[in-house]
Amino acid sequence: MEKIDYYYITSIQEGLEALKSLEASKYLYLDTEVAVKSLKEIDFFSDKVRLIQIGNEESIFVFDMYKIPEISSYLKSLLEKKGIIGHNLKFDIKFLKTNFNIFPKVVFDTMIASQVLSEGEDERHSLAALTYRLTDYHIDKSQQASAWGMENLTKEQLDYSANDVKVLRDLFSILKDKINSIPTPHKATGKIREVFGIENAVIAVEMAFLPEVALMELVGMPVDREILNRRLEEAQKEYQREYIEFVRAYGVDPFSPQQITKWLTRLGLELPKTQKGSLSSQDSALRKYIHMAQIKKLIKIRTDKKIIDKLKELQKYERNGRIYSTFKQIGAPTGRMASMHPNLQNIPHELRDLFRASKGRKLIIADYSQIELRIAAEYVNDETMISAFQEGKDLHKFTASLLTGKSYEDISKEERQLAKAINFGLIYGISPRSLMEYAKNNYGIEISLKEAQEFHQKFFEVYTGFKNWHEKVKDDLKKHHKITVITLLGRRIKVKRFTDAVNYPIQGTGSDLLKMAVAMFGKLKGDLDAYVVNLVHDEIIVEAKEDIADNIKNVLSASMEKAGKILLKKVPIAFDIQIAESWAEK
DNA sequence: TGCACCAGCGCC
DNA sequence: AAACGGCGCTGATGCA
Repeated sequence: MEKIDYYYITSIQEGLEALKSLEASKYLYLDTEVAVKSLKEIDFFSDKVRLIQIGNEESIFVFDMYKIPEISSYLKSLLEKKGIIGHNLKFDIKFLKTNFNIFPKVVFDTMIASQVLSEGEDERHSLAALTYRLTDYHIDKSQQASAWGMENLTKEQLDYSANDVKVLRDLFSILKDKINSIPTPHKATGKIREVFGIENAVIAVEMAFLPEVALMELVGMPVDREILNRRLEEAQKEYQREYIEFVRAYGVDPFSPQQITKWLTRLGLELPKTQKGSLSSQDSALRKYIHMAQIKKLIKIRTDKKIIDKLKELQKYERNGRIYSTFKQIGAPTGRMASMHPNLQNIPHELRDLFRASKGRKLIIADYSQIELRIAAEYVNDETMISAFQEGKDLHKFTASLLTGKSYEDISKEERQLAKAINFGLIYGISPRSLMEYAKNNYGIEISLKEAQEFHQKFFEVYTGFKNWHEKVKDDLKKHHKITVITLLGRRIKVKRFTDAVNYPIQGTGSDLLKMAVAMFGKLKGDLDAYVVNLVHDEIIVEAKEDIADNIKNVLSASMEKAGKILLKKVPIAFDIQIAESWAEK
């Protein structure tokens, strides 16, 4: 490890002097060390922050919060008014908030920056990996899991803690140069640009969004524990009956792929090859045979098991009527988030009534409607589709009328359903054969391969913007092994496959939009008693004190509208929003 | 027994 | 030639 100078601060006197010398800096480098009780399960509410390391370009100070806890109120005013640079700041922010009620909002996170810069490629973004990749030296993480709770820390521990801050200087400078050399359709505005000199809008949005994620994780999603427990008990009773009956009746385990495959063959059913990524999974293939009693039972038993698994998962993480999930801010190459421990982004609809606002509060539930179609229309600049949206048409009915030649008013329910499958499928490069399967399995519409081919052809005749786009992408991929696609905000993603090339920029723009809306909401609402409690790709759930629910609804609407107007210039955005007691009321 | 992999399925 | 994509959780399966 490189030799490094720093000041270990153990008295208030020293602390105040240190703070004075940091006062002139626009931004500060920060890291914390926490005395965790269990390495496996870090507890943001009860684990204690031992050290807070703060530096600027000249100095690094290591504050020992066990020895001088009173310094925290001075740190608060400093850290909340400066820009804060760190690595994986969600972690530090959560601990600063729970331990000292310190909540920095103007941040630059080197991990998030690195993730954005990697453009969807699978790379490591730990502080060690990043330092290794971008600078001349290595850092030693051997002290990371050392005993940060002991009375006197070792020199190795203090050196280590200071060094983690020191490397941030180089990382920030290198990352910033890389970021500012990227061409971008949108320029950053606001604090992130002012304080850190960041010009890229994607980075600025991610950084503005980060504290909102930290806060969301700390607040947790409200759940009714009594109903949760009761529902699990009931579901288990019924499931056990079903399971025993199924095995007795058919002599196979409904969860053994091998046994079920044999069983289906005995029943004389056609089933697709179970290769990974093949066109139809067993599930969608099975739905074809839903009319058969045995298949109905198989599907029911699998669905019920799913519900039980989810209830158990929720029960495991419930604490005092709230569920504390962990979100990966950039969970997918498209920029979408991911949620885990538990996953709050795949809660079955039939369990959403478990999530209820706590006493004296309301949920405000909002989701963008048909957002990917709207984004796609704007993205490929398809005049026909854009006009339809501008005229407020139901796009599925509109497509149906274009494909069938019937008038818009005369479109039947079934025709609309088919058009819905076509709209979703064809935009993203589905083949006629898959379209046929897709329509049958997901929308219950039977069409022949020939019909599917005709719809496919007609679709691209009508929506020429999409035709041109697909051709351009195919062409680019013929010339290059790998191409970079760019979302409307300017997020760049490397892709090799055609389907990815047409999917990612649309899904990615959707994630840009949601993150921007949430960041704006956080800023607009100020100190009001309302908090985002869950985010599901195009949906925002806020919990607010009852008496301000109406106001919060307006603030959220304004944020979603504003974000939409920035990204979509031609296509109007639309969203549903309402005040509710439970998540089921949507 | 533990691990890696995948199938299956919930959500968008 | 054919292809919609993304995520996480559980449990079967196969191997060491």
